Amino acid sequence: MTDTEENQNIPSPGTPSDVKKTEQEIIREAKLKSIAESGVDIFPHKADVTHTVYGIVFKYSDSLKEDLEKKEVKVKVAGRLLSIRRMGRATFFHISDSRTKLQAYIREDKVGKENYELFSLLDIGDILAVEGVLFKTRTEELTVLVKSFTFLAKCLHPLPEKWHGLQNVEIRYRKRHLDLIMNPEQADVFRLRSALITQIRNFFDERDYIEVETPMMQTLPGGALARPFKTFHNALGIDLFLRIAPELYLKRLVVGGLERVYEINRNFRNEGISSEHNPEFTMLEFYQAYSDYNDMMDITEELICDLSVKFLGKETITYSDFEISLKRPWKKIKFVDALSQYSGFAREKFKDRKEIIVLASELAPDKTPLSYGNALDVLFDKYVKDHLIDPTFVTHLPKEISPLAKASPDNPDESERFELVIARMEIANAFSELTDPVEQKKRFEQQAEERKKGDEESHLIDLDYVNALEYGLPPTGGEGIGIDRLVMILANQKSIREVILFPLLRPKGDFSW
RNA sequence: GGCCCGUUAGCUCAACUGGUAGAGCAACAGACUCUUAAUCUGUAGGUUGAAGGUUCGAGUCCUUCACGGGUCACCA
Repeated sequence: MTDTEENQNIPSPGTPSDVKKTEQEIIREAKLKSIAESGVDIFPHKADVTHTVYGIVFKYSDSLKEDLEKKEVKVKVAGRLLSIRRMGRATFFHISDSRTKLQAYIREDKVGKENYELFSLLDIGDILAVEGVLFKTRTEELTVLVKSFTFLAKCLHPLPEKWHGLQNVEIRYRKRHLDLIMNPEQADVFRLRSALITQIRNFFDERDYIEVETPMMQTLPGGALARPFKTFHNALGIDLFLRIAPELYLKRLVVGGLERVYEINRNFRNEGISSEHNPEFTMLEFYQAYSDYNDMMDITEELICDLSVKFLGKETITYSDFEISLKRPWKKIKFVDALSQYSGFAREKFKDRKEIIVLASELAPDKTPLSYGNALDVLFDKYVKDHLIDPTFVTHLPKEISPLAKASPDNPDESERFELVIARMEIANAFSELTDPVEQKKRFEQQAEERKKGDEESHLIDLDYVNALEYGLPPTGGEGIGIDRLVMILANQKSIREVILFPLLRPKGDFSW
């Protein structure tokens, strides 16, 4: 593909001016023009504020009315105008920082007729700074008595209605800025997400891990069983793949002597979109030399309990209709035992490869031909997953679907691997890393066989990785935790789109919605 | 991708078995100096997601399409 061809593929977006303006939008533009004509800079370069809205409310909302009057607290604070109550020559309004709102009171006799008229050109949604002193109204609401105000930005579109706000989920995702303006509780979800990620970094930093960044664009997508996105590098003339996992690079680092590494970054998988899946999602992966999958279970319990206690203040969380206890130790159950327990079939049945494949093929006819490992996976999802609400480590997954994990010493068909399930969702996946290069090569070759049979998600043979293993990977425990899903659990959000700021949606051709 | 549901004013929602598309908020004009879903009076605002079809007549019924939600399948 040439450079020109590549560029032709870039869609040209429409421009806002292509869209017919509504009456309200025309009126707002006219008001902005009037403001400009009165000599006000309509795109000022900065606002010297002394406080944030949140800061004022946090510090002064408990102050006594009399104390505030005595102290004469002067503030200059900026925010978005979210409600106005005009009463002739005086007006009450609230400004907001998407977290907190603060009332202000402007009177013609305090700011002068000219300024009061200028204020009347402001609409709900505009951004301004107010300067004045704090007081409390008759109803004890903390309020800024405005001495002067500064216009900072015009909102050229009407905001959604004040009682119900913005409900339309499609617009909420497509115009996240509007969602954040209108729904402070949604903004809180993203604040929590940020705080959780910061604490995760602290957690690993305290344990002598170092944070690293490995390639997002890989020549050979590996480290997971999934379909990749493909792209092209012009200068090198090669295909590149957006990574489906950082795993193989992180283990190369452990070979190199970085004994404890973690990475928090995006993975990309070219698969379905659902309330639990976004094509790009954030993954925490960490590797600890001289450890195994049992150590990973300990760390996982510790990490998630730490987050829950620090940010929710408890070890019991509410998710959807469930009360979920995070009290340690968490449940552990072997994959085959779980299958047997919830399906009612005897354990022995799951060793019969042919029968299992037939059974799973009936349940998932689209997927056939199934391998034995994939068939077990199908049965697990069918019979077991819906029962796992409290945190459960499902251990000893079939070796066949675990090409990067050590085999279990007491059963060569099983691996030293676990998946953590909470509220029916797979949250984490970990194993004792396979360190034997000869065995690893063999596993890759088996995966290649699966691929020949039509399993597009099989692992590709990565000889460069095998070569790295040949330099010696110490015994290592490794784990991936889906950050988006963890945030869903801790923030009690039912869709992954509620915890990803800009989830992928099919583009719409115009702005008129 | 399959199935089910949704799309009506800027927003949130109505409109019975097909019969003149409505309300609240927002907007506009006016009154109002402690309001907070401010209040009071008045005004304007619509190609009912798109295109076809059935019908004397379609927001409503049928077909196709677009976008979204739920669910199943794949996946973390």
